[in-house]
Formats: sequence, C-alpha cells, structure tokens
Amino acid sequence: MSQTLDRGLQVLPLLAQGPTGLGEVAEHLGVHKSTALRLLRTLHEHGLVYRQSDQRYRLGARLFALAQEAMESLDVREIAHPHLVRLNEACGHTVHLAVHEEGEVLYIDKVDSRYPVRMYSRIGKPVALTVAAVAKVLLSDLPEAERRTLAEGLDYPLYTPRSTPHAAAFLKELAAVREQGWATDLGGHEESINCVAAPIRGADGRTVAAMSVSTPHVVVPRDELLALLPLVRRTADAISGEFSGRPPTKDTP
Amino acid sequence: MSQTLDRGLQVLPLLAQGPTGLGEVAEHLGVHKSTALRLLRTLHEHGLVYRQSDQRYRLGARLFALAQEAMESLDVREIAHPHLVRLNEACGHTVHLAVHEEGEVLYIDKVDSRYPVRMYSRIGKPVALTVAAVAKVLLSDLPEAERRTLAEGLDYPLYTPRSTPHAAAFLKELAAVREQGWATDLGGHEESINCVAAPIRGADGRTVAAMSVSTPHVVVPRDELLALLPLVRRTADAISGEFSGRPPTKDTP
DNA sequence: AATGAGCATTGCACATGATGCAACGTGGCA
DNA sequence: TGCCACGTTGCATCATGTGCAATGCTCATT
Repeated sequence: MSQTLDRGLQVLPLLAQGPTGLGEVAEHLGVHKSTALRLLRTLHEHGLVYRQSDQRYRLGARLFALAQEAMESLDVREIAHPHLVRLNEACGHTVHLAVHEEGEVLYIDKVDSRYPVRMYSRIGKPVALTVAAVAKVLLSDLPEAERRTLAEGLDYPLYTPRSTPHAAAFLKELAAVREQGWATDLGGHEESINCVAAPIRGADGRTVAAMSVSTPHVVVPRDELLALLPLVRRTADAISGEFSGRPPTKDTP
Repeated sequence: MSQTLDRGLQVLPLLAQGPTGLGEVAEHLGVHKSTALRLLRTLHEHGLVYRQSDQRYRLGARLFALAQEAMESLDVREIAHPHLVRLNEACGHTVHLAVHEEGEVLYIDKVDSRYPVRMYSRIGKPVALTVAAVAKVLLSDLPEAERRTLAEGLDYPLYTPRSTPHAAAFLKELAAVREQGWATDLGGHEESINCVAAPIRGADGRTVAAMSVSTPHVVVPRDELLALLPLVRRTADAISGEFSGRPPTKDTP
C-alpha cells in the first residue's frame, strides 16, 4: 500500500540475517543506492538499525526494547506468569505459554527447569504448527472451515517418525484435542521430548492461549508426564478464571 | 529524512505502550485517519502490527521474531552466555551483560539470581547511564572528548543520595574506572542494590561489552560483593579471550 | 425496532516529498 | 601514486503519499 514504508520495512528482515552494506540493501530492494541510504538513515534515527564500524548495518537496540515492551503489554502473559512459575516449582519441568496470531503460533513466556528465564531463548520464535502440543490446542479452537483450509495449506515435515504426517491426520488429531480439551506431543518434534498442553480460555469460552509442560523422556517416562495432566489443566483453568474475571475491555454475555 | 517511513515507524513505540485505535494513531502522528490507516496496513502486511478483535492495533509477532534473530546475531552474547551461567552457578547472584550503542547502554543478557530476591531489570531496556556499573565501564572506554561531551549532555537524576550528582563527578569516576579496569554501583540506582562490573574487550583492546554481578545489600554486604571482583574480572577476561580468538570477519593487527 | 453517534473505510484530485541520475568525496589496495 | 569501490550530495522530475468528503459499518441509546 505505502511504497516507501514498505521498502523501509523490507530492510529489517534482510538485516536480521546478518550485517549488510548499503549496496546490497539497495540491490535487494531494487532501488537506487541514494534511496536505500535515505531509508536506512530514517531507520537509524529511530534506532531500529545500527551502523557498525565497518559501515555495514545491523538491526539496532530499539528493536529489542520494542519487542520487550510489546511482550509486557500482553495481558494473558502478565496474568499467567505467576501461575507458570508455581507450576514449575511444583513439577520442576519447563513450562511454556503460547498464543496464536495470524497463522503462526509463538511462545510468549517460558519458565525453564534448569536455567532462569532466558528472555529470548525461544520466546518469539514460531512454533512447529503440525506437532507442538500448544499449537494443537490453539488451532483446534478454530472453526471447522478455517481448520481445514489451514491444515491443507501446511507442510508436514517429518521431524521424527512420530511427527504428524499429513493434513488428514492433523485434522483428526485436532478434532480429538478439541473434544478432550488437551493435547500431547509425544516425541513428534524432538525424539526425546514429550509435552502436554491445555487451553486457557477467555470469558466467552474461546481459547486465547495455551500452556504446556515439556519433559525429556529419559527423565520422565510418558505415563508419568501424563500423570501431570490434571495439574496442568488445573493451572490452565486457574489462569482462565483470572483472565476472564477482569475482562480488559468488555464482557460477552 | 523520509517522511512516510518516519511516520510509519513512529507508530511502533506508540503501540508498544498498549493497544491503540486508528483515531489515536492518526492524532498522535498529526495526520489524517486515512493516512494512518494506510501506514497501519503496510505495517500489518509486514507482520509488525496485529489487529486484535476490538479493531485496535498491537505490535505483532514478526517483531518478536526479528528481535530474536537480531539478538542471535550479536556474537558477544552468544559467546558470553555460558560464562554468565557458570558465574551465576558459582556465586548465585544476578548477572548482566550490556553493550553500548549510540548513546545508550542496554542489557542484552541476564541470568537471574537464585535467591528469591530479584532485582528488576529487563533485557532491551536502556540502563541508567550515570549510575549503573556496566554503563561506567562502557563509557569509560570512550575517547576523552566524547566522554566530556556525553557527560555534559546528560541528566543526573538523584535516584538515591549516592547517585552521581553531576558531570564533573561522573567524569572523575569514569577516569578512575578507566584506570582500574572495573566499576561499582554502590546503591546509586536503588538504595539496596550493589553491583560490580568489568569490561569485555575485543582483539584490539576496545571494550565491546560489560558484565556485572548485582546483589541486594541485605543479603551480601559491600565488602563481600567486592570479594567477588576477581571472579567477575576473570570471567570477563575469559569471554574477552574467546571473543577475540575468532574474529567474525577480519583481524585487527 | 429505529435512530444516531462514532468509528473505519474508499475514491479522488492535488502537490508534496520520494526517486534516480550524475557528479563528488573518500578510503583501501596494488 | 593512481585506481577502484563504495558512500554521499544536490537537483529536476513526476510518482506517491496526502487530506478531503462521502460511504459503510457496528454498537449503544431511545
């Protein structure tokens, strides 16, 4: 829609891949160097782009700050966090919180069992849609039609022999998840990792987020992880309750 | 320089503060609503902005992903992290890693204290320049002239009675830090928090980052924190060594 | 139900501001 | 020293972004 802004924004993913010189940027955008220069300067003024000593450009500081602030303004996250910590303390395993946004599922919080929260370790990175337990929970809440369209548009990479192989299997699984109100990933993404996930729902009953507990199966066998399910679901429900308790803007009757 | 891009980018910090409607955005930019709409649409196409159900706009998923990628491309951070973790395991306190970038100092990594008392800081947030130990370390490496200019352009907020009161004191302190190769913040930012920081240097001897250990003085008295100094410096030096060992692109003779 | 207020959205004519060009400056390398 | 590659600047052109006014939409009020 807006050419200048569009071009300017194209620079960001380019720089994300690594430091880039003016010439490369111009070429990538298909514009004259002087144009690229002006765009980069503007990005620079906003702190989104940083010029390192060899005159090449990198993504800049403000970007981190923005992402961080945006993160903190997510209400679910704020409400959920103490619950996640408590769950982590109770069971000792890694706990994730994820949301669905425009065809992507991404982690917005994480409490790790061994190391304290590493802000950017995985948070913000899109999740493998076809196998992750949180993705199954979130996508299973979509209306039938959307689920089908989405499932058919996806790739089904075989991370492991247990990965969901094709759209039909995925849709079947989503239906089951929708029915039972929870999901698992038993070695579908990484051979040795199992997860259980449960939905967090808003006042209107729609799923607004999903949380999961992940364990390496060498430490915790599958049935032992499944024994945690009630605890996970109880935690998710507690968050749901608190979240719908004070709806941010309006009620749904 | 580039008006359209400039306006578009002004939207991001605005949305970072919380969900915002079209009208507000337009007003904030001082442009017509239709203009704001086109900007938001373009931002939306790039995934930087997300439209929530109540039609207000929030920062979007791609921003997290970008920040994530940018973060990973910071070599220092990658190299330093395991050292920070090890230091945290050794002493149990909060460890920070920070860099200097265009007049700002910001945390790029953090390993939380294992004690329940945690200090409030966040990755990506600019640091209080005049008092933080990491800021002193980083700024002390600037050339004399720049240091002076910078120091005189700063505000000197009195967070506590121990905060650096004015430019003269700050410059004096920076000189001392430069000389001794480490810095402290003894209750200058928050009354009850003390820090020690040390520089991480590149192959050419210039400071590329700074790391610090922070402790609440109720848990650790000052002299006990200072006793940690050798360990902190050793860690910083280890990181420096590893960092200069394999320079990413080219050597400096 | 009906009404209206508040908001987002669309099409259009105008001129502002983004663009590419060509000339200039600069630093590194042989 | 001279060359080459790259970043930088000023300027004339017109593509693009802009504000306006009119339309559509959703909700709250009567």
